[in-house]
Amino acid sequence: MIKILIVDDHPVVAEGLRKLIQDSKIAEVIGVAGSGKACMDFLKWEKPDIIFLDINLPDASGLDLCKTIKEKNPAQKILALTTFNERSVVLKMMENGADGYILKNSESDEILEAIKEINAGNKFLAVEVEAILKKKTDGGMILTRREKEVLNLIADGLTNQEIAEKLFISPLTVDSHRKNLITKLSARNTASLIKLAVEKGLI
Amino acid sequence: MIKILIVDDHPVVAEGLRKLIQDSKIAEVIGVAGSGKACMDFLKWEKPDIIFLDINLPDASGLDLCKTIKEKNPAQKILALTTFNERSVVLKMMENGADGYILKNSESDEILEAIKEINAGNKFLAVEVEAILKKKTDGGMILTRREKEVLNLIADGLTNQEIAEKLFISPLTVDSHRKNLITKLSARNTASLIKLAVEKGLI
DNA sequence: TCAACAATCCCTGTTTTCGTGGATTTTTTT
DNA sequence: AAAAAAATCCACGAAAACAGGGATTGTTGA
Repeated sequence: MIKILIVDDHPVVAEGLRKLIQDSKIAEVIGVAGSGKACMDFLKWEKPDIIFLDINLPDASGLDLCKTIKEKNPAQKILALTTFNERSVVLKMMENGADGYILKNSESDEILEAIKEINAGNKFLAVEVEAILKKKTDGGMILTRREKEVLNLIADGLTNQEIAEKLFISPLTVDSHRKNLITKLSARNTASLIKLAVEKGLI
Repeated sequence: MIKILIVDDHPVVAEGLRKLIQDSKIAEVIGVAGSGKACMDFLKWEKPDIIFLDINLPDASGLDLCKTIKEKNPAQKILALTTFNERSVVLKMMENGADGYILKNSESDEILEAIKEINAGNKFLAVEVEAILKKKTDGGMILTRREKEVLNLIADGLTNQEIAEKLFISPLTVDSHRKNLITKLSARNTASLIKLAVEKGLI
């Protein structure tokens, strides 16, 4: 029997997972933790084969938790399970050593398959997640590192001058970035730039 | 027995809910729909007492779905169940006629209590949701009709001049409204005004 | 290696917004 | 009917953003 620890602060989700796993007969749930701390406490005494890890936890980011766990015990298998399928999040999670990534709207079969694959030492990505990773577009909008930085400062109400001081660059450069942002998002001016950026989840 | 329909595209969540409800003995799940369409189809033939409605559905927004269902049958009880606890979303959901709003990280007890209350004809809000609603009502930062109008046009990238033409008023008046908006929302300038407005659900 | 891109900086002039003051007339609310 | 709030309008100067160019470094990917 594959031993599983569920780390999720949503009782409903945890319960659903437990039932799904229990019914499958291929694995058993040996514990449920509702926070990062509870998870770490649990790991002091028990050794699950696979950890189902949610990314949105009340006290810690699943991203960091994953890294921490893997540093202490690189052999520990971790399966990320979230509602988000944003490219950046998935990438970071895999960078931090996760063995698999599935979504909460994955079918039961897919979740069970993930358990088997990961237990066998393989990596597993939900089909949807793979699709997201393949298309580079990142939601259609590709802003550079600097542009995102400037965009957020603009949204906070800083002027070109203030942003320049903060980033140790010329106000003229900041202005260039602003213009490029407006062009890239097809905005009419800064006001609509911010609205569009929020709509596209860039802020 | 209270008859319940679950509308959620996450099999895990739906399964968890079903188990929770089934175990409680106070209600029974008579169906699960994974999309807005499936939900509407189901309602043609069956009549649940309460609908558990997720907001993020693959084919439709739970917000719109809620409105549609209520229009066809105002007596239908609807309980919104999501991960989001953003003020604007909650408000809009309640405006659209939802009878309750709970979060996926609500405890089992709270969910069962919601079922009982709603079945008795009352409204029910999860404690967390109530807290969110109360916190931001205090500001008294209610915008006037005209201010909202101007705010939206600013967000669309129109200048004072353009807005003035559209509303048949003087650009100076528009400017006054803009200044008042900036003051009311404690923004530093138009850019941050838009960000704050979106955050507070005013746009 | 070499083209594409990112990041940087600059110019000139125009338009728009911001700050700080007002004031008057309609609507609502009490 | 009186008080409060909303909507309208204005002036003036300073600050900031916008438009539409151009140019130079690095970095990076095919």
